[in-house]
Amino acid sequence: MRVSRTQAAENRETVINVASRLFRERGFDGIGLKDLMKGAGLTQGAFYKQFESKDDLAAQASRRAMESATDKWSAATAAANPGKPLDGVISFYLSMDHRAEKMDGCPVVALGSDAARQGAEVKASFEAGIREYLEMLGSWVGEDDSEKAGDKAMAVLSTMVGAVMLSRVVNDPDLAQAFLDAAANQVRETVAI
Amino acid sequence: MRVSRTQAAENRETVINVASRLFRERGFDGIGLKDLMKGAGLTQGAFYKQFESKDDLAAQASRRAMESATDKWSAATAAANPGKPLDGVISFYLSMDHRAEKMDGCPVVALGSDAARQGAEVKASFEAGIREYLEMLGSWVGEDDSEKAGDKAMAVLSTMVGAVMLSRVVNDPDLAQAFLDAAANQVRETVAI
DNA sequence: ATTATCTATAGATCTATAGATAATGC
DNA sequence: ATTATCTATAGATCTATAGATAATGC
Repeated sequence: MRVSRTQAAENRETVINVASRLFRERGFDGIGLKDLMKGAGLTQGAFYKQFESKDDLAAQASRRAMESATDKWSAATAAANPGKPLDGVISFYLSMDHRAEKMDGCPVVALGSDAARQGAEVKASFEAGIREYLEMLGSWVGEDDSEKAGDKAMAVLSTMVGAVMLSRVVNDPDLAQAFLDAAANQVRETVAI
Repeated sequence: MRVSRTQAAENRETVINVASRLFRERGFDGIGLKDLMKGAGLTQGAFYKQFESKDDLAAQASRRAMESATDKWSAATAAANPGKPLDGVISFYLSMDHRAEKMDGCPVVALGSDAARQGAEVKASFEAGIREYLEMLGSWVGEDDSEKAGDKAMAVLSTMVGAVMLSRVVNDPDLAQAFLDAAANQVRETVAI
């Protein structure tokens, strides 16, 4: 029954990865430890040798989810039209695909309301990821003054997060699309100014 | 034990009002029917004569919460500097007080991530409230072209929702304040253009 | 006679722990 | 000898239902 240390470490990583996806899909309270561990091919009993508590896993999974999100931004930028790094991000972030894909999408949108009710560890995970977002955006907004760049980055991130959130809580797909389009235009204008 | 029809109707309203606040504070999954009914001075057993299911209450409470939010916007506008109706809304919506007051704050921020996982009835409640927000914003953004006004309204609402959401998921109060300030400036610029 | 609310409970599920097991690591 | 994982379970809580009660409404 016992596995090697490296296998145990791999198992831990798998649990965190699975949780980072399932929490985004169902919320921290929407999935139990039994199903989370099952998703990693283990049983519930193995959980507490790996994590202190469900809250502990929530913090680890939130960090992992944010890392995965910022990695996606980096990749999208690298693949985008050179000189227009933000366009690559806009085209997937403000899309109907992103609206539909909670599990692989931005954790701030998928879990933001839940995270606001969690403890400082979960919020620290989100804060670290958000600072990553801001750093990237700040370098793309085309401002010499770094304070102004930071302000623009925060405004742009707010607009993007809010638009996807709003697109998800309405039934009407046309309204959802309109939020995403309006946000994309707003963001492009802000960066261009 | 039995009460009059009018009393029963009042009880139902009380349950919806209590739920609209407690759901915002703890999430749909974060509070049980027992505590919800207790908040209205009743016991759990009385619940199912008033509502079909917890999901049913979630839809009713979401609608009530959105109505209360749009009422607040109307009141803030009426009290604001004439000619600058949006300023009244900005000053309370994009504030640290709003960040701290989940129970009485905007339902989209407090429950948006949760609502995205709910059924069509809950989303319909949110959609109705969001259309109210948009109608007000559309009349304030100072655009002759009504399509452009609608786009601006959606961008402004996205920015406001996103900023409060982001301010709540970070621990650092300075960063939270910066999100709110950056959003306020962005919104004022968008309206002025 | 009807019914809004109460107490009580069924049945499921949740987090966390206990003890057994079998393979690792020394 | 240690320990990662397993099965089993404690104890709490959750939604929903059943049956009793007492006041309303006809």
